[in-house]
Amino acid sequence: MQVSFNPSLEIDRVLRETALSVPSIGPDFDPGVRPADPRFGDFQANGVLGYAKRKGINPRELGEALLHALQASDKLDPKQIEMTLSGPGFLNFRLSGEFLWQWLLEHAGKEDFRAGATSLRKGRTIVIDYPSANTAKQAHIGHIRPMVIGEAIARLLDFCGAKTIRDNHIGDWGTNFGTLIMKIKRDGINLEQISENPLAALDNLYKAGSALEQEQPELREQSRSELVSLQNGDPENTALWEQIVDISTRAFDALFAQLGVRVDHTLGESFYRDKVDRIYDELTETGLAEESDGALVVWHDEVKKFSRDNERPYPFNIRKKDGASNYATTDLATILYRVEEFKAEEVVYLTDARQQDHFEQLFLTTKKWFAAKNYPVPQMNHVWWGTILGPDKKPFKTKSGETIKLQALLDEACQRAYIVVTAKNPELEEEERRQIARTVGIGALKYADLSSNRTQDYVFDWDRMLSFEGNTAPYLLYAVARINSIFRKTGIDPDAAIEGASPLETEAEQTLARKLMGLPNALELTLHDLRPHFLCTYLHELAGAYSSFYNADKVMVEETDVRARRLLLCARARTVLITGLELLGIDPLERM
RNA sequence: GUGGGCGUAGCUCAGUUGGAUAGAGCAUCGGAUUUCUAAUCCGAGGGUCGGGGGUUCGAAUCCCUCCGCCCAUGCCA
Repeated sequence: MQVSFNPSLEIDRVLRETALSVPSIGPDFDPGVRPADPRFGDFQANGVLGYAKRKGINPRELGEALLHALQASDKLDPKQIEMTLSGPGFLNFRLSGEFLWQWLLEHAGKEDFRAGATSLRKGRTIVIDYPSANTAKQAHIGHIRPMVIGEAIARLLDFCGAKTIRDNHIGDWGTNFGTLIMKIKRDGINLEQISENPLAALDNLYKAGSALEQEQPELREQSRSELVSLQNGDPENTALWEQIVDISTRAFDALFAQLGVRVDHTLGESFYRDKVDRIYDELTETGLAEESDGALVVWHDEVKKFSRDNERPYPFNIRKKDGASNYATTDLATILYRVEEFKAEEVVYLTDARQQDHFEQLFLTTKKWFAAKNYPVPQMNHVWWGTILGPDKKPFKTKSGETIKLQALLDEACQRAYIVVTAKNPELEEEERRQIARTVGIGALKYADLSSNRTQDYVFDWDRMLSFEGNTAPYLLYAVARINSIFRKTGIDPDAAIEGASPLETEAEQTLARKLMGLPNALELTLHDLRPHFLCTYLHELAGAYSSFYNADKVMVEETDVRARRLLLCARARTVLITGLELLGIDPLERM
């Protein structure tokens, strides 16, 4: 018997083929195969109902015709896949225990899952635009989302066969440098002598500089001229700028290391400063851009909001009236670079919800521009998310109303986790407890960010995310640790082949086995919308199925065949949980 | 005003082209532990899916309308 990584695709394919032989069904038939409620089977095909409705035929009769054709075709072995028609026209498919078992045998290790998933995005070159931090400012709680969601999505795309390029598009050429340089020069500060937290010092200098500009507006002119001379290549200002960027880079690298974020390229706005003239030229030459109020803008008349006769004009402004570029300009230059240099077939942007209009305009403009110039148009995708809220349902702040620094957040997560770990497992060495606490704390923080639908705001709650109950990282990590414990005690390598197992028997075994086979669907859902919470939900259900199994059926029993079978289930659960956690950017633990 | 998101159990959230009796976790209540990590498991109660109307075999999901919350609304990113 042959089983595929995702049996529902196989069923879908067979249904489409078979449908061609049914007179009342045309080639536009979509079987609509999906996982079913366990009461009805493993998979169900709902497409018959919708199709019958559109064609004005009786759905039950259509279902019967399709089912008969299916049974006659011999394409699905009825001993392995039981097919039934029920209700108004649902087609239900239940896999045999033998089929399930075969699936478990053929999908043993992480590489088998990867091999199954790799067809989903095989060889596709995808640039991921993240985490796109700003220079000269300390990271705060808001920056955790691009790092965590971006990393998870990048790992998922990697796993599914894409050739990913993680491009950190930093804001290192903005107007804030004028103010910062003005303030640094005014105070005669030597950046090399700033000690402990240089980025915090820069942050404060900028704030002080801005405040000063408020008091003495004439200083704004000075800041502007510092910026102009920086942009004209003045050696002194360039040296200062390099120091500032360097300080920022170091600070962010430290955060990336703690959060497991990997960056392939850091090509910020400064990198594109000599590439913007081409943007102005090409967009003007193709007739897309025109002057408006002294600025160079692109209108999109087919979209009401961006059309020139909208009651509130909202064009895509690509050059300010003072002649300077802005983020629209650099984003256009950037996408061109990614297509020309990286051969990007797809670009995924990760930002918060507030930038939706910008990306809609960017995508519209890029499509028209590339079409006019005959450049390959990449698929463009804006992955956006909501706000992290505090208990008061307002953006999460400290008690005194200040923005929470990202480093402080990470430290608190580890501290809180350490207290919990120490309470639960005091006999471990302190160093190991510290290490476990780091994994649990950071993992809990990440999981909280990933487990709810990203397009919604979510309420931040320390106690909930660090709880060992519910849909949390500790619950998943604990499930893995318990499995590890079994293998440690028996001295068996969880990755080694397990021989002599007898087929599945108990209800808990079968439920767990079915849940294990749900991985392909979870991956596809996650990939389709680039929403990691689908994977989280699946992993939580899997860990739950494992825990139920663990409580119901003892693994280390005398009968060697039963023991082997249950060990195999443990090994598979472990592999899937570990694989899933790693895709989310969470490090599994040997014990906790 | 326009556009986007949202409103589902006391709380936090799921809910895959419209599908079968709307789910989970927490909290509450009742059980299970000479245990392979009980940091767990099993069970119970809890809902006019914001209100109203419509489309149809079928609506949390689609359409209309109203109410409420968050966000965006040309030269910051």
